[in-house]
Formats: sequence, C-alpha cells, structure tokens
Amino acid sequence: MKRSAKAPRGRPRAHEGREEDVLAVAYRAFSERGYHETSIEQIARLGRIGHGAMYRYFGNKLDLFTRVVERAAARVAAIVASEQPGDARSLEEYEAQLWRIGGRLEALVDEEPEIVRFVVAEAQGIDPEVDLIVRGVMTAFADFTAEYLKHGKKRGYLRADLDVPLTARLVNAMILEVVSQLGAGSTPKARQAWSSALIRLMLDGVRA
Amino acid sequence: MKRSAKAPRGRPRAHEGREEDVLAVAYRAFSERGYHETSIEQIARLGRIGHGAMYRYFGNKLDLFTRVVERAAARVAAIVASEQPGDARSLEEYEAQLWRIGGRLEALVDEEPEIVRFVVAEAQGIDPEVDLIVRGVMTAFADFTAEYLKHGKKRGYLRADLDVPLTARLVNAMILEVVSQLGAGSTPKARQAWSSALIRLMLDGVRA
Amino acid sequence: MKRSAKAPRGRPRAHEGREEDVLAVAYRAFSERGYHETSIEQIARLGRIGHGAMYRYFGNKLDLFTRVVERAAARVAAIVASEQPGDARSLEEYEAQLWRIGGRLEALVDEEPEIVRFVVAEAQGIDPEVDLIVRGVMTAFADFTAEYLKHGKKRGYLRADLDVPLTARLVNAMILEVVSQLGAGSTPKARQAWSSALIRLMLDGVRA
Amino acid sequence: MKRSAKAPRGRPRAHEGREEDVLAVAYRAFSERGYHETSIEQIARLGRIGHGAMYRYFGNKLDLFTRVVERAAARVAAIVASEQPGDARSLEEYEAQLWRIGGRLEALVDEEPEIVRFVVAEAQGIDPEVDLIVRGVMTAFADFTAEYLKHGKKRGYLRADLDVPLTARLVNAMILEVVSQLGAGSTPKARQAWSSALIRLMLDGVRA
DNA sequence: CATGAATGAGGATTCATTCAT
DNA sequence: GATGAATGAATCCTCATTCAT
Repeated sequence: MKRSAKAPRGRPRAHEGREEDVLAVAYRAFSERGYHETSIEQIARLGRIGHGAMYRYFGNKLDLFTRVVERAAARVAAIVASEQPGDARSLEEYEAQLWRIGGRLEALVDEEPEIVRFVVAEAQGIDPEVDLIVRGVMTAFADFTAEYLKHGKKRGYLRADLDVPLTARLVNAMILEVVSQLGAGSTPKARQAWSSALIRLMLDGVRA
Repeated sequence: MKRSAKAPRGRPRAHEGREEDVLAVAYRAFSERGYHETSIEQIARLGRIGHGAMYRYFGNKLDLFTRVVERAAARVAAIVASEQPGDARSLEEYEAQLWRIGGRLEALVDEEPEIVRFVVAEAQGIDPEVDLIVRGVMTAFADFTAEYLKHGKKRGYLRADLDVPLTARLVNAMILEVVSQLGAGSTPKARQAWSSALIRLMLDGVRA
Repeated sequence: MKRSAKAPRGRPRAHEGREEDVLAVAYRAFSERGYHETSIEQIARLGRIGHGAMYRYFGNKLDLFTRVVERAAARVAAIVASEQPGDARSLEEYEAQLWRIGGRLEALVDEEPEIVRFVVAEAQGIDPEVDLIVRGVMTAFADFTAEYLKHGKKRGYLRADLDVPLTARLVNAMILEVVSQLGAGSTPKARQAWSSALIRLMLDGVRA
Repeated sequence: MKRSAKAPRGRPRAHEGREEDVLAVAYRAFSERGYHETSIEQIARLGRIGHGAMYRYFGNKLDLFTRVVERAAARVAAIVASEQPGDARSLEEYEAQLWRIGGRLEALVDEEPEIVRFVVAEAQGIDPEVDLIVRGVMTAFADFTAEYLKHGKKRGYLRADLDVPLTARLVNAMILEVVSQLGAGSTPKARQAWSSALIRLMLDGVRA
C-alpha cells in the first residue's frame, strides 16, 4: 500500500522507515475519520504492525496525533516559506510570487486534498498542545504574508495606509478558503477562476 | 427532523424553559470541550438535572448536539439576514450596511465569543446531518453576500468584471476570520481596526 | 380498544374495571414481547392511564406480572376442572369427556392463541413466586388427569398396572403439545387430526 | 454465523480453552438466572477474565448466548442421533433402542440437569436467530422420531394407521417431559419408573 | 523488540420507581 | 386520586494502555 517509500537517505535506523509509514497511514486515517473515530488498532492494522508496537514508536495516541499534525503543518508551512518576501520589486513581481505560491499549494492539494482542512479544522480542539502547533503554523503564515505586505508598502507598490498584520490575516483567510474549496477533483479552469478572483480582490477590491 | 413542529408560543410549559436552559449549558460544554470530550452526564450536572432526564428532552446525545448546532447556526444566520441586499443605492449605503452587520456580529460575539468557531469548526465532522446544517448556514451566508455583490454590480457601484459567487466566498472567509479573531475580551479599538481593515481591503484592495 | 368490558357484575368499585382492562392489555403485551421487553410505560399507554397510576394498582412490575400470570393460569385451570373425573363409567364415556375438554381448550386457544405458551414457557424463570404459580397449575392439571386415570383403573376400563401419577404427567405433556401446536389459524381438519392422534396414542399406543 | 469455520484441531491455541471455559460458565449463569438477569460482567467474573475480554471472544452478549444455545442444542441433538432409525427389525429391537437413548439422556441430565429446560424454554423468545436454532433442534428431533415410526410401520411392528408426524411430536413431548422431571437428584428407581411409564404408554396406551 | 490477549475506566442509554403538582 | 417529569441504578460496549510470551 505504499511500502516502497523506505527512507533511502539519512541513516536508516530500521525504525525510521516504519515510523514514517505509520505516520502516513495515521494521517490518512485521522483525516478521513477524525481523531476520536480512529482507533490505535485501526492505524496499526493499516500500518501492518501490532498495535502494541505503536506505544514503542509514539508513546500514546495523542503523541501520535501530535506528530501527524506536525508533519502536515510542516508540509504546508514549507510552501509558504518557499519564496523570499523581499524579492519583489514591483507589484508585477509580487503578483508573480503569489501565482507561484498558488501553484505549489495546488500541487500539495493534488497530492493530499484534505491536508489544509485537516490542519485548520480537524486538528483543532483535540488538545491544547496540538492547538498550539496549529496556531504556530497560522501565525507563521500570517507573519510571512505580513512581510510581503510590509515590503510592498516600503517599496511603494502597496497602499501606504495598509494595516499590515490585520490585512495579512485577512489575505490568509482567503487563501485558505481557496485551498479548501479546491478539493482533489477540481478542474484547471476552476483553479484559474479561484486564483484570479482572489488576486484581483486582494489587489483592487470590489469598487468599480 | 421531527422537533421542528413546536407549538409557537402557547402556554410556556415548564418543559420549554428547562430545555432552553439545557441547550444553553450544552452549547457551553460542547463549545469548550468538543463533542467527544463532553459527556451527557457532565451536561446534565451543569443543567442541574439527572442525566436520565436528558433523554426525555433530546432522545440521544447526537440529537442534543444537533439541536445545539441548529440553535447556534440560527443565531448567526439571523444576523446575516438582518439587512436587505437590495437596499443599498450607492457604495456609501452599502458600506453603511456592512458596518451595521459588523456591529451586530460584534454584539453576538460579545455574548457568545466562541459561537462562530463552534459552528464553523467544532460542529463539523461529527455527523452527516449536522454537517448538512453547517453547510446550509455557510451556503446561505455565501448566497447572501453574493446578492449584495450582484446588486452592486447592477447598480454600477461595484466592478463589472466581478466573479460574484467566488468573491462572495472570499469575502465571507474574511468576515469569519474577523469574527474569529474578535474573542470576548477584544477592545473597541481592536474591533474598529479589524472592521476597517476588512472593509478597506474588500473595497479597494491592497494596491497603492 | 376493548373498553366495553366494564365489569357489569359484583360491586363496581371504579377501580376494578380499570384494573381488569390493564391486566388484559398487560397480558397481551407480556405475551407478545416477554417480561423484560415490555415496559410499565408501554402497558400504561395501552391501558390509557398514566404510568404513575400503575403503582397504585399493582405495586410494582413484578406484582403486575404475577397478577397477569395468575389470571391466565386460572383460565386454563378452569377448563380442566370443568369435568368430573368420576363421571365416566366406561372407556367410551371417558373418551367423550376427553373430547369435551379438547373442545373447550380449542375455544380458549381461539380467543387467546398464546395463552398456553405464555403460562408454560414465557412465565417461567422470571421469579420464584411466579414459578410457584405455574408449577401449581401444572400440578393441579396433573392431579386432575391422575384422578381420571385412577377412576378408570378402578372401574376396570384402564390398565391395572398403570403408574397413575407418572402417566398423568405424560398425558398432560401431550395435551400441552397439541394445544401449543394449534395456534390461532389452525384449520378444523388439523385440530381433528391432532386430537385423534393424541387420543389414539393415549388409548392404544403405537403397537401394531 | 461466521464462527463456524474453526480450525478442526490444529495446535490448541490458549484461546480455545478459555473460550470453552467461558461458554461453560455462561451456560451455568444463563441457565440459572436467565438471559436478562445475567450480565456480561457476572459471567466474566465467573470465568475469571475481565469483561472486556468477553467482547474479544464473542462480539456481544447475544452472540455469546447464541453460542451457548448452539452448544447445548448440539449436545442434546447428538444423543438423539446416536441410533439408526432403520436398525430395528422388531418391536423388541425398537424398544431396546428406546432404552439405550433413554440411558444416554439420563447420563446427560446427570451432568447438566437443566440442559433440556434451558434449550426448550429458557432459550426461546430472546432473539429470532436463537429461536431458529431451537426450532431446528426440535424439528430434527421430531424428524428423527418420525423416522423410527415410519420404519416400524413399514416393518409391520407398528400400527398401520399411525399418523407419523403428529405422533412423533407427541412422543417427543413425552420424552422432554420425562427428561425435565429427571432433575439431578433423581434416584435410579425413579428413572426406571419414568422410563417404564413412558415406553409402556407409548407402546400400549392406557386401555385395559 | 514485536505481538496481541487482557484489562478496566469511561460513557451512552434504559427503565422501574418516586413524588410534586 | 391521577399524572408524567425526574431520578439514578444498572448494564452493554469501546478502546487506550499494559504486559506476559
């Protein structure tokens, strides 16, 4: 079921491949059925190990879930961090960056359609520590967007009266909405439409 | 599903007060701890009734939760529906409507700080029927916003090339973000800032 | 649903009619669903009284059941006691008595098809006291049959070496089997066949 | 329903012994107190295992009960099937068979005094599937007896006008009565008396 | 180290019984 | 007296976690 991805790099301590496999199936399971509807035994069965061994790898169920959330959060965060906020010298260059980020998010959603919903919605409310992780991702995301906005303001291609931190949150909210709407089976046309609507609204607003 | 046909307001049977009380404490409990972490017995204790009586009022735990979500969703939906999309004759009047809706949402959040997060995040993934209710609220919300945009487009005070349904979703996403950020203890100043940032971004975008 | 049978004889103490009604519906309910599957509230609803009142009439659930069993047992016992064991002077007269009893049992089963199964099977194993009642009926039945046999032995139309008490039990077992088999919808032909098989086996055995 | 396909007797997995033990104590408990009065926890305690383990072995309470009934029914059925209906060539040989079956039933009742009452009375009315099992045993029993009668009729040592199916039921009813009466503490003398009374009545009837 | 049998706390639900109105 | 709302004991069942093999 995907048993191929046996970590070919790093020092393969016999453990790690197994652990990664289990994290992958655990993500699937949690994402499909939710934390409480998913039992350790189910995950162990999917990962083809005894459920007793789970406690050697992950300590307990909540630890496992935390690891799964961290893993998913990291993948999302990596995309946001793939561009340098200070690179754009004009609104055009900024817009180009936005489109590149959008493309990478698309690719991620293609691979793991539910990952954003999982991090943003499913993972919340289970445990304070996990909430902290999620909040961390969201904050990092917002900070990143804020950097873009601050830079654009300084360069002069964004409005001087922009409230940077708040606007950053608003922009992120829209980005997450788009990503949530673009489930697995979305057509390129729909993606184009969503991206356009977002970028246009963000840059020019609705005013005539 | 069968609880709807309730005598409009005949003589207020001691029942109804009790039921409403329980719904209120149940909302608190579910909202604070989540569906699975909240036991019927806890809620009964908070409502100062025996846990057996819960089953007289609500049939079972999921029914109770459904009722709680319906109640919360109705309160949120009522605010959105409090203005007429066709009333605004100019961008100024539209902006005034937005501020009025914002004010009412503020008042709701003052009373029930978590209500939006509860409906949007907590309530999802528990049960298909409940998901339907939530989706219904979200769709109604989007349709409503879309009406405003469509009207503004026709009147000429909004951009003619606006993609109405998609932009409506994006605007809603921002509104929900603002409401989520405005927890109980937010200062009037912060509220003012959020509302400004939202309305400004929505109307004019970020472009210089 | 049968509210007509309001005790027209005896002193009608307002209670008694109600009590009898409830006993009747309770018999139906217990007989159809069994003791444990039948709740006091169900019976009260069928009897059109509040379930609180049940405790005024019957003390508790087991008391009610006991009363129901007594009532059913009495109806069965009455039939057996309708003939005089000493009346038969010949095997022919005895056989005639058997046919008369059989006819009355048929009539009872027509009215209450499950009554024998209820007393013999359903009522047992619920409570020691109730078991005693049932055992009482069975013993009375056996004693009665034994009287017939003893009389026939003395008169000389039955085998002199008959073990009376044991044979009485065996004969009763066959009678109950026949009554159990003759559910409500049995044809006259089937009844005739069963009665014949029973009387023939009883009198002559299987030997060629 | 899915428990049947069990490895005939490979290596006896610690499991099976435990399962058999639990079935045995469960039989005792159900037989003494009835299905509804017996809790899973009681049985678990008697079997000296945690009540959680019960669900590993049996799925749920009804499954356990079904297994217990099957087990008891099989033991009873085995005895009936221990003789060949076509073996007897004369009434004497037939009578000898009857005595042999009687002896085996005696031995069973010695070991499990309540087993017949359990299968015939206790097990009924709990669940349709279980009822089917019981009915199956009863039918098999009747068919078996019918085979004997049919054979004897053909051989000429039984009455030619015998109604075979009905008489078979009647004979069985007597057999069950005898077995029910022969509780644990019955004397050999009593057993002899019951067997004699039964066989004599069956063969020759009561007529002088 | 891995396994999976066993444990038992925890929670939903039912229903006989009580009692204020 | 009657009613039915309320109580809470009792019970089935699940599943995270432990631990002997």
